[in-house]
Amino acid sequence: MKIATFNINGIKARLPRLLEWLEEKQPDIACLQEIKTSDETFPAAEIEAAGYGAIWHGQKGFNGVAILARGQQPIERMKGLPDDPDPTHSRYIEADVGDLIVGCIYLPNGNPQPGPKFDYKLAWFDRLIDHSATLWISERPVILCGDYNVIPTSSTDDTFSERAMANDALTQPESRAAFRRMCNAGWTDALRTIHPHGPAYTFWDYQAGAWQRDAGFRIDHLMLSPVAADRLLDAGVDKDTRGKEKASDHAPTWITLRD
DNA sequence: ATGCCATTCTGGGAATGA
Repeated sequence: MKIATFNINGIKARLPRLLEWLEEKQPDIACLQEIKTSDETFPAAEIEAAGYGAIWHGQKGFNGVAILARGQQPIERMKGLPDDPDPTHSRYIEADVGDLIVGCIYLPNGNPQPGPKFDYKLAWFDRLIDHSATLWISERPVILCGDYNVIPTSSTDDTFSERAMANDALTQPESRAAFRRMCNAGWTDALRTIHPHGPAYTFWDYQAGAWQRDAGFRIDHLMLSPVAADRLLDAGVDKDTRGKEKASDHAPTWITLRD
């Protein structure tokens, strides 16, 4: 089965692109971030017509996350993280889908840094790691995927230019340390496990011809618990989706798991 | 240091993003 994460950057502006992508790639589960719409205006009917059950945690104008499942209804486990430092942000939703636990993450960007937004990012990541530990002990297959807003390493495999990103919240030592804490706790970075070497970008800015120059970086991650990692078959990035008209600035990133 | 480009809500331009 195929599980994808896709920062859609506005589900209303991007709905035709989303429906095309679902039809073309047929993910069994799709985690969406930055839907940028309220609960009331989520396009549930169109998504249902495409053959997907859905749950969502919306917010007017900003943020917002959703979990879609082909031919079935995700069973909501929670919206928001426990003890979220600012519960007004809709950045986390978690569901049971079949035997899987799926957490859909939109981690705060954190710019500018230093400052309160960066502090909020780090606090949010700490909360996520705390929560991930409670999922870990379930010994179930868990996928914590989404836009982590962290470029894990300084390698050109993860960013086109460490220098250009040097002052960005995405590359700060504290951001990377939090990501490493998650890895060191035993969570598997699926894309890098399948593709240990070479660029694996998932985001290209709209500005300054970043897409045309392949000036991207890797910030969308699928982190797997041991039982899920044991079933990992493949992973990749739907780069072609980023190249379409009216594309999101992120590309869908996916894994396949043995059933 | 800022704009670059884009989305949202709104009906001009701010807020946000990464």
